This record gives sequence, C-alpha cells and structure tokens, in this order.
Amino acid sequence: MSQFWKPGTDRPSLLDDEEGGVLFYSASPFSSSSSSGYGLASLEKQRQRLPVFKYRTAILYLVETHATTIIVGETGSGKTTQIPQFLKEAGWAEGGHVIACTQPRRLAVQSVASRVAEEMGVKLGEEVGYTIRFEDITNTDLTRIKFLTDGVLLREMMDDPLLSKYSVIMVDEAHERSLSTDILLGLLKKIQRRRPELRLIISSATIEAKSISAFFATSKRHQGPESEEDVPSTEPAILSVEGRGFNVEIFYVEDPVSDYLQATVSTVLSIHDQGSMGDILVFLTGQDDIDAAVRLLTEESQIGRKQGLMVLPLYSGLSRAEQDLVFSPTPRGKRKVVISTNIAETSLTLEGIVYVVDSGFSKQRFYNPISDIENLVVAPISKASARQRAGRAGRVRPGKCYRLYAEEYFLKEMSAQGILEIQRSNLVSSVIQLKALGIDNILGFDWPASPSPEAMIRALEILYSLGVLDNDAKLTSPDGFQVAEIPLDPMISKMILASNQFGCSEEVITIAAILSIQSIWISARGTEKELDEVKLRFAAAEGDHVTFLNVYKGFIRSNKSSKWCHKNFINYHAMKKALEVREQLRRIAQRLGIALKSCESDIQVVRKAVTAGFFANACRLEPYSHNGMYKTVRTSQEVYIHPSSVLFRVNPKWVIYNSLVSTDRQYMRNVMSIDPSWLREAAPHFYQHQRPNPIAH
DNA sequence: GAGCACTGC
Repeated sequence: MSQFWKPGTDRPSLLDDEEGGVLFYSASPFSSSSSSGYGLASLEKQRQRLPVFKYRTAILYLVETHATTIIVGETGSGKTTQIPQFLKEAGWAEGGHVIACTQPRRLAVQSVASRVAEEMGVKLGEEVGYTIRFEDITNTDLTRIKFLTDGVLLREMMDDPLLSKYSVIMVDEAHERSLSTDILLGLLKKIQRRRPELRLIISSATIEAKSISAFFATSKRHQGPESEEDVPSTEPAILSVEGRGFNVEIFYVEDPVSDYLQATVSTVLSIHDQGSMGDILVFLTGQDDIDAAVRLLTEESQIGRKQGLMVLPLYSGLSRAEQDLVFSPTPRGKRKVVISTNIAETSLTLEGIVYVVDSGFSKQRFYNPISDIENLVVAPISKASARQRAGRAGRVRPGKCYRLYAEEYFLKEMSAQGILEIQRSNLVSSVIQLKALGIDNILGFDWPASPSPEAMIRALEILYSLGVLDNDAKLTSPDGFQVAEIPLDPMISKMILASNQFGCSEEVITIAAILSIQSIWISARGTEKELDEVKLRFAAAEGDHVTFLNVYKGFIRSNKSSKWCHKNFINYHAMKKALEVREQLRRIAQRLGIALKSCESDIQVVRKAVTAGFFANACRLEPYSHNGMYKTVRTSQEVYIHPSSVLFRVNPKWVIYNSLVSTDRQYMRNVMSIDPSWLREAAPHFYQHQRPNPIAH
C-alpha cells in the first residue's frame, strides 16, 4: 500500500508555521491506487472523492510524529468516517490495540459506526463496533475501531484510568465544547504525560481549534535530557481540510429588528414570493415562538397567492410522529418551512434545505452557583453557532442564509464562541467523576477552560453535605465511591443508596429512572386541560414522586402498551427509556450490594429515602401566604410549586423539590410533601450548621 | 398556570 507514509521515508510537504512550530499542511492533490476487490468499488470510489482522502499521507505522518494532531474540517470532509480507517490501515490497531472515535451524541455514534462497517465490508460489532449507554455493540477480541460517546469514554476511565487499550483516541466535534468533551480533553492531556505512545486527534469544524491547540501545547511533560527519536513532538500539529458544503450566501438586515417573530414571517414570505424552489429552515428560540410563527405563517399561506407553503414546527417536546413529518419528502409543488429550536443546529439534519432564516437567538441554560439555580434564558448566539446554522443551507446545493441582525452586529458584537457549557453548568456530577478518577485538587485541575471558582466550590459543598466527600474533600467510603459509580445526579444516587436501609429500593429506583427522563407526560398545545384531568387518575397526595410510581404500575399492568400510554397522555418513548434506565440502575444496585426490595404499600419509607437525597431542597410554605409562596430552608429564596406538579394549588406545608426552573418566578418541579422531622434525621449536620433551628415553628 | 438541546455500566 504505497500511499501510506512510513517512518523513515520522505516526509510529505509541510509548511512550518511561524507561530511556535505549529504545522500546517498545504493541500497537494493526491491520487492513489484503489484497493478494492471485494465488490466495494463504488463505495471505495466514494471514499476517494471525500476531501479528506488527499490528506491521508499527511494525517498519518502527523499522527506518527505528534502526540496531538488537531484536524480542522467542515462537515462533509469525511474526517469522521475516514480517519479511523486510515489509522487502522496504517497499523495503529495492531497488537490488540483499539482506535477510538468519540462523538457528543448517541445517534452520530450509531450512524457513523454503521457507515464505516459498511465501507470496510465487515459486520457491525466485529471489527468495527460502537458503545453508547444501554448498547455495547463491540467484541473485545475483534473490535479494532470503536465509536463511542465521550460520556462513555469518561465512564471507561473509571475502570481503566489510562485507557490503555487505545492506541489513538480521536475526539470528534470538539468545537462544540460540550461539558463532557471538555472534561475528556483535560483528562486526556493528563493521560498523555503517562502514556507518550498514545496519540490524540482532536477534530473540530472551526479554527477555534487554536485555543485547544494552545491547551495541549502547554503540556508540562518533561522530555528526558537526551530526547529519544521515537518520542513524538508535544507541540500539537494543526491540519486543515476543506469541507464539501456548498457556498451559502449571507444576507443581513440593515437595521436591527425589534420583533423577530414578525421579521421571520415576512422573510419567509418574501423568500417564497421571489425565490426559486427549496425548503426553508427557520431558527427560533422555543416552543412558544415556534407555535406562534407556525400559526402566523399557516394563516398567511391560506390566503390567496401564498399557497404552497407547508409549515412545520420542530422541537424536542413534539411526539415522534410529529417530528417525523419534518423528514417526510416535500410534496410536489410545495415548499416546506421548518420552524425549529436549536435541535436542528446539530442534533438533527434536514435534507433539502436551501434557505436558512436565523433569528440570532437561542435558549441557553445558565447555572448561578451563588443561588444554586439553573436559568433558562433567551440569549444571543455566538458566531460559531451562526456559521453552523448558515451551513445548514448548503448541504444539497448553494444556499442562502438570512440573518435577522445587522452585519455590523455580527462582526463587532457577536462573541466568537459564547460562554462554554462548562462555565454555565452545575458541576456536581463532573466533580464527583474527577474525584473518582483520583483528581484530588479540583481547583488546580488543568481544565481546557476553567469553570468559575464559585461553581467548583459550590459543587464541593453540595457533595460534602451529601456525605460523599469528607473534610479533606476526598471521596468517602463506601458512600462516595458508590455515588460516583451511579451514572446519575449525585442527589439521586444518594437517594438510591438510602433506599437500601429503608427497604424500598425497587420503588426508589423507579423514581430515579423517571426523574432522569425529561418528562413522561405528553403536552400538546391546547390539550393542557385534558392532561390535567388525566393526571388526576394517577395523582398521589404525597406528590409527584409517588405519582410516578402509580404511572409506572399502570404501565406495567397494561403490559407496557403504547395504546395505554396514548390514552393517558403519557409519552410511550419516555416510558420505554425510563424502563431502560431502571434496568441499568437495578444492575448497578446489585453490584453495589443494595438489596432489591419493595416496601409494598408503605410509601412513607420511600419519601424518607427521597428526603435523604434531596434534603437540601426543602421548602416551607410561607405562613399566611395566599398565593402559594414557599421559602427555601437553606437560603430563604421565594419559590412556587410548578403548575405541572400534582401538588400545584395543594400547597402542603413542607415540601422538597427535584429541581428549580426559573422564568418569571422560581418554580419547583417534581415536588413531594415531607414531614420536617425527616430533615434532621436525614442530614443532622446540614440542618444544624446551616440554620440553628429552622424547623422550630 | 407552564416546557433549549445533549449525555451517562
């Protein structure tokens, strides 16, 4: 196979970058002989047409000679599917080693893995496999190329901290800078110091890769005095691969728009009036705006000449059937207009989009470590997001993107990358994971981007109050180690541990599974009333947690029927997922020595177990409150029961909540009534320290 | 009286 670069032969042409020895490769067309012969000629030809193909030699050279290689390439370059194959062909999977490629999303893992298996002409799960939560399609003896979510790779580190079976780890979509990607990058940098033979490939769609490069360049690995020849350079290489997207022409508004809903509607209509054929994708912020825009456009399309528009909403809260409409082919003579949340920016790909309308906003979650509250707010998007949105128009042919903001704003005010997820998240889960991997000094951890000290300290405090960290901020035994084993929020994990002593693990595991799902209720617009009525069939006076137990029992009794779900406004897919989580939790519980036991009808012990995890979220109804105002015990913040709770308007005197959502008020979601005496039982230290006697009257 | 999106042995 002559097209491979081999150590000791002539280097491919590389240009030295003046900035600190970073290497850029200048594209040189590269032809190669085909190696088909398995009836895969057309697949092989397709492979060779991918832009990444002509960089094969360069990539292999850089990976050979550099500990870290950063590959910048837009979608369509073929890097995700081809690079693992190049590495395999060049021998990186020999000697029992495995080539890993991580993705932020499960769906991407599955589809990329099956594509690669197909290209290689092998059965998925053998030489090429994948692992995502609940699904391990790999074979320890056979699998040489493994696709997995970055979350799964983090979990794998708990058993194998140096990830010793992998020779190369490719972290894909690193530009998204998801929480788990960032933590993974931090840990991989640490691993590199112990394993100089390990190679990292960081793949990113944008040149923001420079900051990742700087992160890996500051590696403090000490080279021996006589630096050996086969030790790779610690300076990351950067290689740029062109994408294969089509050109997208960008249009801006001249003056800032005040009402972007109205601006959206008129932009769509004018595209429809003058433009040639092609579907339109609109980015708005949330369900409310989207439904309103769909309504306005549908009305317009029904009057007179505005016919031919097929307007469809897209957001995660829709049922599967409603989401599928968006993927159905556009009928002849019609133009599809999809009005979407950020879900269409990365998670779902629509074919046939030629026009994008970008409002310039999205909803983003921000965590305030001082108040310990997560906020969902409409915020301006970043330049990176804006480019990603525009790119959605150029997948099938040259497209157009209409930005509902001024060019000057884009150039001068829009932030390049926005605030990274790690800097706007609650860090309890991340911190306990790092602790479990033996990272004692969280504040001194080499993060790719540092979270605020406040957020780190708050996470440590919460973990300390749960009794999973001790005075020296080390994991306690066994609680700390066990909580770290369970792949859930530590408060939920603590609740599961507590269920053991209360003899109600079966019930609590059910509750834990359902709490970790977005929502089990179906709520379509206009059916809120019916949903409320249906809920009464399951509603428990004790609150939402016990209500979940009733739903679960009903679902099992119906023989897991989708019809039953439909009739009861319950999301069948959510229930199926809850069952999967439940099974996983049962297995983990057994491994941790938690006896699987039901308390039958003794619900009080379930509530005590829940309190053992969530005591910090206790609230008391304000005396004489007429509008259902509560105050949190810990910080005396004003909070209210969310209207979706079965305890809305019931207002028991003492409650604990699962989470707070903040809109015009702070709403408690998933609420359970408690007896205040349980709080001191569950966390005497917490309730003595925090307030001398909060439960006095 | 109300719901961006991902993810986890």
